[in-house]
Amino acid sequence: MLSIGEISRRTDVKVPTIRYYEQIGLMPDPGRTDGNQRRYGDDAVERLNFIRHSRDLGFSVDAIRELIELGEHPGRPCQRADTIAATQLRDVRARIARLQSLERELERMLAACSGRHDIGDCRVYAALADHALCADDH
Amino acid sequence: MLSIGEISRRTDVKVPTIRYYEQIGLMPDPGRTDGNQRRYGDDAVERLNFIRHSRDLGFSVDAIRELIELGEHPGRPCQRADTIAATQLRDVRARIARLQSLERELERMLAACSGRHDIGDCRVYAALADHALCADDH
DNA sequence: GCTAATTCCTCTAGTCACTAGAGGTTCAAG
DNA sequence: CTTGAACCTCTAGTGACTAGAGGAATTAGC
Repeated sequence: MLSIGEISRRTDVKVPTIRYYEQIGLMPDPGRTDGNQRRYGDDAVERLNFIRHSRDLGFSVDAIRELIELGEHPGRPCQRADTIAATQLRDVRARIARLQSLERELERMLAACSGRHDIGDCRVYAALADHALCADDH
Repeated sequence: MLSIGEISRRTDVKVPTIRYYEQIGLMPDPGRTDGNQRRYGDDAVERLNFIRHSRDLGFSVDAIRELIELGEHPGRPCQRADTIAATQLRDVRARIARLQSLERELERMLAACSGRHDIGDCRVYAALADHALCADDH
């Protein structure tokens, strides 16, 4: 059985975060010692790895909760899991598109400014003050 | 002079958000009517537009605070404004790179799963459970 | 001038996913 | 048996808002 510090090291999830996951019901109540300290088994390590990896891929806690719930019924079809992942992919792509539009705008702003004149004449500043100067419709 | 609702409509910043900006010192205290309602002038419209556009481009409130401060001294060199924008651009690019790595991983997961089998055999599920199955080092 | 509808006011609390810190207890090594 | 690290709970803070309660001011129409 592992202490919370031990499982933290093995899964690379910080101790307060593990307690937080327990509090919001993402991790089950582990057993405790007589002195009230948490003790984890191998299933907890597995589950925490699943959570961490899903979070790394940007899934929300709610999505992860649903995925775990699905995983607890191995006979069911996996279409819902598929849908959740596909939604996540769409979301990631949308965020990329938006950020690329910002990237272009910032590049344009910076290209127009040498950094060597006064704020009063600064292209960066002017571009921020007036959306009409923008190329993209971000 | 504009009411808060009026300036909200003109700048596309929601009423509670304007009050919030005032509270954190991003917008100055506007004048009030005898009945204690806020009244804004044209300079407030300009400033709010500046804030909104900067936020749209992903600048933090702290960065915007600094940009406004700079803008209040038109004779000063604009190098700092340049640096803030450049930092923002670097940050945007880093986020794009990270999201693209997630995009590839999600694509891989989904390509391996038809959505027509059981959770027990689901590639999406297996990929989430085991980071070792990942191509990218996200 | 009166009424009704709309807009405004302040204040508190909630969002998401943690993170930090205080103040106290338990564990493991020597 | 002592020491020091790791553990416990609880509260509050982060960023940038958003929602809602309960009440006051303004505006339009008559």
